Amino acid sequence: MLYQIDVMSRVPVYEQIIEQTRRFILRGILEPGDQIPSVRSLSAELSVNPNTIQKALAQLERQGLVFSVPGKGTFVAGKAKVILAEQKRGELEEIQRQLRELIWAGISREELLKMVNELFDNRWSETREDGK
Amino acid sequence: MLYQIDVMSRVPVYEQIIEQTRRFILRGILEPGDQIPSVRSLSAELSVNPNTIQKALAQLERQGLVFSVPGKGTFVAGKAKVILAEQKRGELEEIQRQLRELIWAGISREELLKMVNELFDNRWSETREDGK
DNA sequence: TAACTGTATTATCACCACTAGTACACTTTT
DNA sequence: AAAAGTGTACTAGTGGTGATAATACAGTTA
Repeated sequence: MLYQIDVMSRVPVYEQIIEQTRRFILRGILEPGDQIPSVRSLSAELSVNPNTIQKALAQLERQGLVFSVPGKGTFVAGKAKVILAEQKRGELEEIQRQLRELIWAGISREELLKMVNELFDNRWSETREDGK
Repeated sequence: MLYQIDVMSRVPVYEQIIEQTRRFILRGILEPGDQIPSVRSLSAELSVNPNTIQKALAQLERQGLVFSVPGKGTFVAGKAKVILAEQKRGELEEIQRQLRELIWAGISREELLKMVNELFDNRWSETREDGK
């Protein structure tokens, strides 16, 4: 199963769906034109109410990341990747804010630069969420 | 007034108080031993219910950042800065996650490294929240 | 026709941030 | 001693919202 939600999380289920979909598109796991799992199938496999799924998809459509065709399904939009890249750029300020805090907390310039470089070098290795 | 809250924000008022207090301590605006504005004064100046203020201070005390003396007031703990630095280190993974997303969005290694260096160089210039 | 798709509606529940009001005990100031 | 300020505790109520439940309608596909 592609999607995975954590019911214990404080972040709303519908936001988790949005977040994961965005990540799938950004990483090319979901390509433009690809069909997103249907409302009912997602609802069943995630044990989540259909309304919750629909809420997430509706929001994704408002952002232009997907488009829905009644009777057919919901698909990844062609400009999805571009839109996502732009949005990430918009989050730059927030990331800078966090890095500033980290600097105030005493991290060294060398350590931070090294971290960034390593992130680039390991760009293609998948992120593992487990602890093993 | 030191503190400032945004009632329109989606982030809870008591979390804003916590967040700002942490920032004040981290940046040395509030030093160990300094007294934090009283529950009632904060309540009055921020137009916020005393319970909301107390909720924030109680949580800060649980984290060991402040300590309260009934009848006297609430003060910044001696080890506050150390605790804060440790906590910030703990947030490293989250920051890395965001930087990874940024890389996936197409930011170049040079641009990111340049940004980090500039953050260090401008470390002492105050952050302005206004748009002027 | 049957089984799938998205979409819409209404009602209900639960949690939580927040407010309101009151009260108690302690410390400092006058 | 009195007053004013401090932290702390308790109960009650309100509003927003995330989530569920149960239907229903319309379009598409096998």
